[in-house]
Amino acid sequence: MVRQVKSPIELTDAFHANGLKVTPQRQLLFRLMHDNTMHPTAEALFSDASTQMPGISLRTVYQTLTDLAAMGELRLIDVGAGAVRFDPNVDDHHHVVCELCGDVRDVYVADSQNLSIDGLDGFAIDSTSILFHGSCAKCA
Amino acid sequence: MVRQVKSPIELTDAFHANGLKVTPQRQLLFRLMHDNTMHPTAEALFSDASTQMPGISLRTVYQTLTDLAAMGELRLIDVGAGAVRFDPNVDDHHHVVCELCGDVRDVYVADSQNLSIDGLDGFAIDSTSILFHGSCAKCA
DNA sequence: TGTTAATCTGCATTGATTGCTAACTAGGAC
DNA sequence: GTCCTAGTTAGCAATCAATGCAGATTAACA
Repeated sequence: MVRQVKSPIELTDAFHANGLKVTPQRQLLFRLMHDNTMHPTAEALFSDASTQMPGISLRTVYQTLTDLAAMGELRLIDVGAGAVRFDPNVDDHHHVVCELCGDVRDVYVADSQNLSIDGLDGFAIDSTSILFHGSCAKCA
Repeated sequence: MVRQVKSPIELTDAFHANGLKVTPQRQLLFRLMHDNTMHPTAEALFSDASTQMPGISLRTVYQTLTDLAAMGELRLIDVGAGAVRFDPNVDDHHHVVCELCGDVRDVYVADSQNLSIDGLDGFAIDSTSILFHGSCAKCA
């Protein structure tokens, strides 16, 4: 059900197919994303990456994540709490965020494509993001 | 159906009731919010306010909007495009944002309180924000 | 009218992200 | 294997939204 980000090998192919180069920095980030079921911020990934490749630039992390998002290999989520997060799960899903600890979790919403919307006034909808705010089991 | 922010007079009472003072700066902002059916940013309101009260501080605008939001007299909405917006409509409603011009509009979603959610894992939900992305009639 | 806590302005600061550029390198061509 | 070049990287500056701070000011009430 949960579709992870593609494997490092598949991502390598995808980058090549788009005329992009695959550097050691990118390979490292491919691996980190693949292992990850969390919703890390760029800073968090940068911190992880730094332990394995000291000297890697935060700029490079942003760059690579942006490229991956543009290719649809991961999603960018903004829970309105400072930094944007990167979501390796590209399924049709939504998020709950704990107002106390900031933890973010994936949730699946039945029929989220078929909501009855009033007041659209000519707007054409491309996508829907549902964000639930609450408190997690640990913080409750 | 659409419930505007309270009148300047009611807001004045509300501020007093909370032990807050009502200054000319605040009265001006009360009026500007009351007239407003848009979703202005703090900068936009500051700009409006500046024409009527040159020298008013952006800091004061943020302060007052934050106070109003804390009292539940307006809502803070973050469409993930830079600045937070202030919404004088405190009804139970949601938003569409045009990806092209950035325009934000209120929409009403039937049964948004009764979504069927899978994967909550102990999370307790307090509130739900639904954000639709698309293109408005003008930009289509 | 006096007192005082709340507020205002203006500026410094933080935090996330992007812009810029010179040095470097992946990957195809020869 | 060597060259060449477009794409990348690192590092730092800059931007943008928002908040922190402090001294001068003022609303509100006795």
